Amino acid sequence: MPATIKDIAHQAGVSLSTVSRVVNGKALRYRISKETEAKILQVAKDLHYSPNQLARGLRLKKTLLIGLVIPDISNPFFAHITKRIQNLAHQKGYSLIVCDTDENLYLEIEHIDLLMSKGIDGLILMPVGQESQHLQPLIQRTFPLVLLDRCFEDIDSISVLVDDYQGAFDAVSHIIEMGHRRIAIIQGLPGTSTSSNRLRGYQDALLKNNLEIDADLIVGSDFRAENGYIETKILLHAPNRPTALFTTSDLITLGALEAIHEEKLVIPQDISLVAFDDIDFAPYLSSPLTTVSQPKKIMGEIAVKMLIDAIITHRVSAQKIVLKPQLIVRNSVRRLGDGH
Amino acid sequence: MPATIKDIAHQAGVSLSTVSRVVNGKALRYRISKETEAKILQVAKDLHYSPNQLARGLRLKKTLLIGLVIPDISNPFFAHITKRIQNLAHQKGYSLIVCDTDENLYLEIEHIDLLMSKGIDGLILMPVGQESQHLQPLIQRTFPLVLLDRCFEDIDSISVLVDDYQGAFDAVSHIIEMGHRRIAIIQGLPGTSTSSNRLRGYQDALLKNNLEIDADLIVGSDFRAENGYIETKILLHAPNRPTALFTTSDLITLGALEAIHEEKLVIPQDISLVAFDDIDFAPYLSSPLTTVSQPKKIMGEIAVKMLIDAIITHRVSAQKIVLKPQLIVRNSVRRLGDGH
DNA sequence: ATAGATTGCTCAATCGTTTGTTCATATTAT
DNA sequence: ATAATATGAACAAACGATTGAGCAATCTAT
Repeated sequence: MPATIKDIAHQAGVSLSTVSRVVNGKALRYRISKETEAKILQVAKDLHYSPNQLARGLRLKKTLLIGLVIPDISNPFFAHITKRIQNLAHQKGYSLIVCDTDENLYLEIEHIDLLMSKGIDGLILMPVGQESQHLQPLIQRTFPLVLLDRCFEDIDSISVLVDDYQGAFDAVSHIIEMGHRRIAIIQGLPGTSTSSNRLRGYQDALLKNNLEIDADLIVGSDFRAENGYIETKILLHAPNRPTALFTTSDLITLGALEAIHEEKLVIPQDISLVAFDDIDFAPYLSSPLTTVSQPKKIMGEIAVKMLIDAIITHRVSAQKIVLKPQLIVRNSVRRLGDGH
Repeated sequence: MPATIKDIAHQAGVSLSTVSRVVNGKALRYRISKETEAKILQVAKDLHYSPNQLARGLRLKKTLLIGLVIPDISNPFFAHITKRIQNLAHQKGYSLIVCDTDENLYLEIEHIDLLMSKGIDGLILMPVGQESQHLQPLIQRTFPLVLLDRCFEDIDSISVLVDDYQGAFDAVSHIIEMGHRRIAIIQGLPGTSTSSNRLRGYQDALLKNNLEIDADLIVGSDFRAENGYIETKILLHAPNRPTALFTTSDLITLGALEAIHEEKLVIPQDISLVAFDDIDFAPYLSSPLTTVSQPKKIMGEIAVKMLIDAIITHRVSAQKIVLKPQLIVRNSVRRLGDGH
């Protein structure tokens, strides 16, 4: 078992408080003599002393722990964000408790409660997004909270977001410019800010180009690969098959690719595809994917900075920071003749 | 601020100990009357009581926290393992502190120290792998530790591994069967168990087929994408260019793909490729990748189970659990005529 | 020489829980 | 009626660290 401050005090023949002050670098402020300080430091080193963070956290009411609640860490988009967050957090002295909700609201609530009882100093939350009731208590306590990627209308917190509307608008506009008229969108979880903004972007791009919105081409119910697979399967067998697909997450894209592959169709010859979330392998797919790329690292970085600032100042000033996505045109959209 | 046991005691008009016993479900054992119990439970609910885990951990000397130290969480292989680990850990009541070492030994050491001072109950470590000195103290204390994916000769701990030798042997044997003679391997970090076992598998497959080992075809120095890119670039420009590449991690594969793509070469016509770590997108690459697939979920699952068992029994019986990888043949290796 | 300031450190309370021990009161037995 | 037992709950120490207040001993000033 690790050495405690008591062990050091004993061995150095001083009191607990003196040891505490020395190991916390407050020797000067509390007028501890150089000799005593040196001795204590030596003993501490000999005993491999490392402060018990539980005791410290209990006393100081801060743990240098921050919670990260994330819908799916095996999703490369989230994995990259997580990496940057953990990186920067560690640099700033904080450790990360990571919780994966699997896009499940109840798990999200459970995880948040658990994190709070562990005494986290702050929370970065990428919410499932359908419900925000459970966040009210945090907001009221002005607990340091940063919402990332998805936000809520009715929650006044720090939010770091991507302009999903613009991303979708650009993507669909590009598809239209390439001559497509029947464009399907495979949505993620309806009701979440990301989904509804992407849907609005899709719709507005159609309207602006005088194309009508066909409800049959608006499908999808969640962000999982299965959703992408199922909806693509159905779309590809529809009587009036769309010529292009807009998949709104990388997992949906994965499922869509599987379905397209199974149907022995080739991108972009047989079906065009534009995806959201730029995955590392996008350039090397059988047809390099045209995608909307999100600034993952920046998102993580800003989230951590905002959070730690809120923790330190203990002022939470609600604000939405919106980052711009970027359309990366590769080769997954076929150019159709105007007559088509 | 959250309600404490004291608040409940006050409001219910009982002592702290009684509240503690009730909320811990020990009412019966300590003969607390039904009425008192009911009252306390009610007050606890009203106040949204949740035990302070710091205080609890301090007193009980356990935190229900486990550490996960991982080389690169944005690597899909590790991300999938992490997901399974966090999942199962949570099911069993443990939370995960995740630390990313970026394949850096010094960061690894730093993270482990930090985790220990946070009072984690156990540690799952996917080590950088070159050094094991820093683990000796843990082993000596019989601290619950599980080594995952990479192990050490000189460390007697619980290890959950994949038979890297067999995986590499199968992969290279397959390439040879397809008629290739000049096969390059791009290694990860030399000296790590995964790298050296994969290299041995590669060499033995060659030897068994009476092919000589060409030192020029054994390249690579770490698991990053840049390594894959650089080594592939060089190999493709070598005077006697190999006809096939064996990339030993998914990030290396990513880099190799980038280089091949840049050189405007096509897989498998111009160059053949077999990869380690089966990534989700492997089937949808311009040529579906033949890869050695590792049982990621199983690895995570076993690691957690072994760890929690060690934590609970507080017995650490060193053992190596080795899982079988599987060669998945797709279409990234060209069949060469025997004359070639 | 004595009051006052300075130096160098210790005391003791506190953070929120847990748990062995103790102590009234109520119940039963004799 | 009194001793013995059972019942229901409170007391207090402990986990390891932090920190305001306190207290000798030494030094400075008059």
